[in-house]
Amino acid sequence: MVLEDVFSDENLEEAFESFADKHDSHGLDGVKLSELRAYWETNGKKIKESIFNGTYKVGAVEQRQIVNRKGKKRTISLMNSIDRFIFRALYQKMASEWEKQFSQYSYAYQNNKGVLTAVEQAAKYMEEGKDWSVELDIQNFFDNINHSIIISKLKAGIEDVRVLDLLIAYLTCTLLDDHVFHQMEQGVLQGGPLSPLLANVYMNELDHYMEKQGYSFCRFGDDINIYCSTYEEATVAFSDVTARMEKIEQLPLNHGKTGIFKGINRKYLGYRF
DNA sequence: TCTTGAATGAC
RNA sequence: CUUGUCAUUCAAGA
Repeated sequence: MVLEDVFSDENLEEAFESFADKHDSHGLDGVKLSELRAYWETNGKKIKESIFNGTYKVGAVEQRQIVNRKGKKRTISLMNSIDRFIFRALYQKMASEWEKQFSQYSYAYQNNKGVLTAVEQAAKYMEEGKDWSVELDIQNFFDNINHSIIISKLKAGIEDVRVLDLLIAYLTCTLLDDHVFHQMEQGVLQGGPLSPLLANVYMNELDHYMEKQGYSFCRFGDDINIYCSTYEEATVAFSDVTARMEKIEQLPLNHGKTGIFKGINRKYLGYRF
């Protein structure tokens, strides 16, 4: 994939259409999503030029805490509409390229996959008698993604340095935090268009490692379950994967929610077995 | 047989 | 000026 592909007419059209169903909000730049098409017609050429010659600057991002329907606190990121658009376009191209390389046992944030397919696979493992579950929970997954590690993973799969630079601009964008600007040095934006994909890219190596080891696992974002036939087998998988997670991927585990359990009657992704 | 919108669910 | 990627369900319309 090259940068030109991101800005092809077809891909930009797809990006416009993806906003059609969304809440018609103003971005931080004051541009409404419904105005984006017109905005791009007048300013797109210049913006595109600045991206291609490397002078494009991602606008500051404001993070806000919200309470969702169920009363849970969440952080969201508000950005310029034009940046949302650019990174949406980049997401589309990145996704079609990377998803081919993802493990079949990675279920989150991809077309035609989801909670149900993950739970079905988990149920299949259990029916095979693998009813010991190693449950791994990563602490603040998105926030703890290490930039130099993800950049090196991205580098391995991206030939166009201009694309890589755009991704680095996304990762290291400026946050506006209570009237103070500071640069992101760790983690991916909560609620950012590329973040779910980048999270999967980050875990891709570990997925394939687990496949190579012959583990029966399901991963949904930061939620990883490995199903084993015996407790002994589970302890081996547990120490193998936790060590790798913390040392190689530099991801802290939530030890309170991480452990080995008898699979029956456990809840996974909202379903109880 | 196709479309669109709303509500819910996971992370 | 309530974000993101998905999934499911229902309803309505032509």
